[in-house]
Amino acid sequence: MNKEIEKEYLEKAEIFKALAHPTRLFIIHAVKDNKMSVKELTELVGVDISTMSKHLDILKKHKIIEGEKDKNFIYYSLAIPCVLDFMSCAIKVINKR
Amino acid sequence: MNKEIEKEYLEKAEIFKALAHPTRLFIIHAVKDNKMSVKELTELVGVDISTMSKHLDILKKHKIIEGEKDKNFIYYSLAIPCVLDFMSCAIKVINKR
DNA sequence: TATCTATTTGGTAATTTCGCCAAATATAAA
DNA sequence: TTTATATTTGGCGAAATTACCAAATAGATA
Repeated sequence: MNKEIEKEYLEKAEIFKALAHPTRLFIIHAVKDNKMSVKELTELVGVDISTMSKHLDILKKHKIIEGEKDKNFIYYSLAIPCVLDFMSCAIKVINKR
Repeated sequence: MNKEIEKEYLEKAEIFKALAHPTRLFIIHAVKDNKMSVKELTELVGVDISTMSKHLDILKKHKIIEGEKDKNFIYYSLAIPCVLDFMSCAIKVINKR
């Protein structure tokens, strides 16, 4: 695998890594139709707020979600809906057998 | 997040974890139209064959690829084509901006 | 049977990821 | 300005991931 190809797959893998955590997948579902703040998500998941902040940062850095500031709050929403399509497809195919 | 929901997202995250490595993404592209053996893939990637074997095992365990035995060889092929659709969609959305 | 060849398994060191705590920022409200 | 609330950052220990080497297995061929 040459450097160029290697870099291409490294970048793609970054996206999957960003998605490869239960809390982050929960976030994606939670914000798919409602915008939600860090605090709200923290309470839903039941984790330290600093932990939640870091998960959100990972998703935001990869442009999987986007945040919008309003007063003291930052409201997050889903930027890549096709993640949801893939999840339902994958689950379907994998469980069929 | 209650136990049931937690378990659901844990399982989904497992799929993304299985995909979250450049070599494993390379494998997926390599076997999408040609069946390939462990040795062939090893040479393409340039990694130790035991490393390749373990990557293939991870993908196989999650039913993302499937292996078919022929003589001494095991030929792998892609079991979930929708991974490819997701990748092109995600890249497109993420790079547009 | 003995000998290749392909693949897997076990072990280990290096690196990365994760979650909490404590402290720092940022902004709003009193 | 002081106080309160929301979010982020730094740091640390625990757990998970990864790549290689060496050895084991499995099966084909001579």
